[in-house]
Amino acid sequence: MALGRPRQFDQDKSLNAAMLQFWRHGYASTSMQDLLNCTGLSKSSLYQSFGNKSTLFSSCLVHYQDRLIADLEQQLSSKLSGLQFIEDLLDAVIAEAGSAHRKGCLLVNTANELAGLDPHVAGAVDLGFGKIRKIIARALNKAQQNGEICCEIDVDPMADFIVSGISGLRTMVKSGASQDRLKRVSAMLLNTLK
Amino acid sequence: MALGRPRQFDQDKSLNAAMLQFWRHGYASTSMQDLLNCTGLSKSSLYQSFGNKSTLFSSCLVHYQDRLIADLEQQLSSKLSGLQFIEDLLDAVIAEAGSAHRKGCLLVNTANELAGLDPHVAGAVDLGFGKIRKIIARALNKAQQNGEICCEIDVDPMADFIVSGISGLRTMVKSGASQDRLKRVSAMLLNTLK
DNA sequence: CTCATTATGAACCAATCAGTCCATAAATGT
DNA sequence: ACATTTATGGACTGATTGGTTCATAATGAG
Repeated sequence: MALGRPRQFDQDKSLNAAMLQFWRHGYASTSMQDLLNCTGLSKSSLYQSFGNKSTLFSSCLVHYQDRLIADLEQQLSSKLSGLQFIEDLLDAVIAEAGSAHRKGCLLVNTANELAGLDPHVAGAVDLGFGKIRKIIARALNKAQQNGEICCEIDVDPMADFIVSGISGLRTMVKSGASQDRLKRVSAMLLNTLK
Repeated sequence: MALGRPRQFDQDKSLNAAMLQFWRHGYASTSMQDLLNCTGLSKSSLYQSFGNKSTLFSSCLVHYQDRLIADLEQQLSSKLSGLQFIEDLLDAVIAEAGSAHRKGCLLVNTANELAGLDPHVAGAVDLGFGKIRKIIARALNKAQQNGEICCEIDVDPMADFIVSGISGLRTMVKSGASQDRLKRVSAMLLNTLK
């Protein structure tokens, strides 16, 4: 097989670059020209490989999810403490505060920008959130087994609560909240686990 | 004074219409044409009365805040129970789930779409959130005086926590979460007040 | 070598973008 | 009635929008 001239660019790198652009600027305010610039591709190569703007965006969203989930799973399995995993998650969100370009989380950004209007996007976002919830539920289970958190907590609803809490923290970060305020809220979030 | 031809449209109604448009579709994906259509104004009238797109958006953001704050203050003062005020707040967020066009909250939307990139917008959003926090703090105080919630709660951080929690709920709503899940998260949020 | 297939770049498209300008209409204070 | 001031609609701008088309280049299979 493998007929014809082979692709002269790294498809994965291009997807990464496009993802980063959408991540920073959102869907509506990144133009195709922006995507051409950041990927370095020519117009026809981009359209041929990734389809139109909205198709490319969907691919980026999936790509983002896959990377994120893989990273979270690796982190969770590398840590003995389920509670520590969650604490680190919150700390990572807070660490972004103060930086000039706070890009946040592509899933949260997309939920707020597009999911209210486009059911297809809403579905993709909800799928991603669902996977994250599952991982957090696993972390909560681990924490319960270790006796790090209250054993009476209902894990699945609590995972939902944590994801929602992180989303809230993220919009605080975007609006420029100080690290002190973020830490206080984060601590209160963790306190519900005791 | 009052020279020249008087304005032939209700400036407040136009601002309201523009605000609604930004509220529904965000900043980047509403065009000047959209704003002309929804206000019914001519181009020159719109530019003369409200300046350019970003100026108009800022005005809409302030207008939104003013309306929201006024409404919240009226609600708070009309209710005997501070806890009930907060419960109603959460219920109102949940009530939007399931509707086709979930426009959410303009402040939360703007925080996520623009505040990470534009410091001026971030400031305006943070100002709005600050006012909301103050009102919620007042509600918490009232609830403490009534013995409705734990008297040992530190009010200001808790107000921050509630606002953050509402933002989290809002992105859940946008991503299409079911009312059941939302109610569970809301209940857990309220449970931190006990 | 040749043919089939794919990648690529450049030209091109109509539509829309935000924004300006100006001639005209309308109202008020004098 | 008149002059001044403002409101308004429409024409117009150059730039950018997302997207297509096509001729050409490059490659692997036979």
